Amino acid sequence: MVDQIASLLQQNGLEEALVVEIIQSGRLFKVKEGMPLISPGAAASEMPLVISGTLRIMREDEQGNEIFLYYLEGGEACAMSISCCLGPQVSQFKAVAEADSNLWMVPMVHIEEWMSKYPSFRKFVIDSYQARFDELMYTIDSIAFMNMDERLMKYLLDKKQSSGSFVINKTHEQIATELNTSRVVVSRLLKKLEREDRIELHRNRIEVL
DNA sequence: ACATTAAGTGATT
DNA sequence: AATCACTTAATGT
Repeated sequence: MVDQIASLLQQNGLEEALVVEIIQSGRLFKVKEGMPLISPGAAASEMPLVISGTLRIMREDEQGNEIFLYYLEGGEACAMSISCCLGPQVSQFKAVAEADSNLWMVPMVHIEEWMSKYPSFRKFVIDSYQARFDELMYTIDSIAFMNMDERLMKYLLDKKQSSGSFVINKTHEQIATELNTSRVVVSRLLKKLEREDRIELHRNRIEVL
């Protein structure tokens, strides 16, 4: 496990000394599929690094409406959580494990020190921020400019990509919640996609062709 | 066999 | 695209 983290961090261009520090100061945190990691309003004292699995990051309002923002996958850090430790802010996001995942939790207290001590860490954080930002822009585009059927297809393809599987085990209801629409609409559009032979529908299961 | 939950569909706004 | 009202299908007890 430690080897896995080390090689993952090195792939991201972090120098040896920093890799050692990250491994020494962090702890392993396993999350099961569907398990919530953080909700809006909660303060985080650790920065999660995704070793394996996938986290779904989204926005949620008081009524429980939510919109998907982006996925965090193996090797990626939640750079957004860094802004929490630099200011007195609490999380504006909700994170849920999309699949069983292994996370490496690093205490925020080290962040500032590392930022000045290791150029590679600063680069890592900025790059990670940039990547998240790009994904966010893409998601905003899809909400603003794409029709619901295109959004659905993007959703299905994203899922397929992040899980590495053609099979998506979700109900229409769950998908509707994630896209912030109604189940009926999702069912109709999925049916249309099925007629176009792009997917196959089953109970609690969708196959992307 | 019955109840529950998921999915499909026409009509209306 | 959302909502209602209803039907049909799948699954659990």
